[in-house]
Amino acid sequence: MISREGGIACYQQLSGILHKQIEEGEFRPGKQLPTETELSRRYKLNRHTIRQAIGRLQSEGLVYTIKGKGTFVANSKISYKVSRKTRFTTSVLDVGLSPDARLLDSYEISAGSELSRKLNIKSSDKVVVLEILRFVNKIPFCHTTSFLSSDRFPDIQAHIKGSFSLYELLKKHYGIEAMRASSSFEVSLPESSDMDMLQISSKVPVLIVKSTSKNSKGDIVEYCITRFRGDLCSITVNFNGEGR
Amino acid sequence: MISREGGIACYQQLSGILHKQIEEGEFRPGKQLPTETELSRRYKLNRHTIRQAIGRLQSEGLVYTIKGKGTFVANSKISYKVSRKTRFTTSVLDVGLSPDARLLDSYEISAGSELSRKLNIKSSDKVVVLEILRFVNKIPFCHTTSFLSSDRFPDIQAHIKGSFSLYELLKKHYGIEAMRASSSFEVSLPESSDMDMLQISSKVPVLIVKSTSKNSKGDIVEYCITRFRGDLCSITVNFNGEGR
DNA sequence: TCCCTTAAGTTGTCTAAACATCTGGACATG
DNA sequence: CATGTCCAGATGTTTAGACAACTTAAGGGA
Repeated sequence: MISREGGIACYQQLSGILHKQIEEGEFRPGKQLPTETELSRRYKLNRHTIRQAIGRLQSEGLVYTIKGKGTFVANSKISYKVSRKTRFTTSVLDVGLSPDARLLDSYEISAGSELSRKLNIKSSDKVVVLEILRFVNKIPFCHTTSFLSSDRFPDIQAHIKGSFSLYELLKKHYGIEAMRASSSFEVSLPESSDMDMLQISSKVPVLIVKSTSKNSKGDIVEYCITRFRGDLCSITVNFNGEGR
Repeated sequence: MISREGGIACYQQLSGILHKQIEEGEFRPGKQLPTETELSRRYKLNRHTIRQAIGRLQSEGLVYTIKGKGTFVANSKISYKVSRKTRFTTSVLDVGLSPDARLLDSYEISAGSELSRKLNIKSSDKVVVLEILRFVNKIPFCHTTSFLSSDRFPDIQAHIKGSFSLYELLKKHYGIEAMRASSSFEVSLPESSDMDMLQISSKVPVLIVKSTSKNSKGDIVEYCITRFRGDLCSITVNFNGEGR
């Protein structure tokens, strides 16, 4: 089964084999893979080598492991849509899943050079920071850090408590309809805070989306950084203005 | 330096330390990190543990390693822009870098169920597949697989040879102006073909963008899958129709 | 001078072994 | 019946050592 001559590393061969078996439905979503010791026996490889192979499958989002229990086949990715107008709550409801959110923290800081550029304000101006953890079907899905000018949104910290959606809040209390102006996409491995909040291992990449929103006149309303679980989502962007 | 009691794994502590040192400019881009054996001595950790820490930095795109030479600090990410109208060549020129492309392969297949849905054609229809490798400053940057209906673009395989940009070709030969309609973003670890073509190790994630382009009447022109080096790029999407 | 060999240094892969930490069930105790 | 304890089995981390593959530079022979 595993060739030692081909010049291809054993762990790469094994992860390829398991990848194929999962793809072909040999192991169904939710089902447990053979244990590391079992795979070690079956393929005549050291457990350490087995772990390298499984580590790759984890990073690909194909499987997840629970310490003390085992390794399981993951479900397929959630297709998450973004456009100028769509937001988290509507996007998740659209695909028939149940969204939820929790405000982790809110505080005020001085803008500094980078944020002042992003928000187009003075670097001495105050900025409200909102940290929100969002769930899909009770599973942590993404973590958003929002930055808004304190001057333009006075008392927003008081209003946000108990509110579901930040965008509804902006609309109702301040009469502003925020629309996504640009988003940048990056990839990284999780920092330890990501691992805690999103409940993932160090091998699952995170998709980092940095977005700027503007109001109808073109003024910058919000800058936010969202970190998605890479194993759970595929993000779709629609380029036709109205979006869906 | 490294605590054995805190409950935080040594390799995580070390990757945190190195991450900070790089961020603070202790190691400049392009400069070599201490060798694994040197770090092993310095932090009193096994070389295997050192490698786990460096593996994380690789996945974060902070460093890259060359077998037999060493580990080096990576340059900052290229900001790659996409919108309805921007394309690879213009986007790279915009940031002052030099783009290049090479046609790896072109062939014809039957659409099948998935492609027929993506291109809105019959599943028995023929589809032209173009595989293109793109470079920035001579460095492999992304790999694109394009699918186009053979019926709508006869002889495209003959025309593509020697042509720089697929989109100019569509415009000149077929009078069609292709515009990006939607793109989806996913994360994964590289397959072995990615590792070969993009010249990356197994620890560097790839950013997978699947795009559909339409003509001015709204007919689907092209479906393509592009796999970017996650350590090299951040992709920015502009939601205002005209884009830049 | 030019080319080849050699050796040292570096990263890549694999094995072996030990201990830590977590899960789940069996079992004893109240 | 409820609870706590213990143990087997699973994954997580770390160490030690070996060899392979690659890079670079030094040295030797034509």
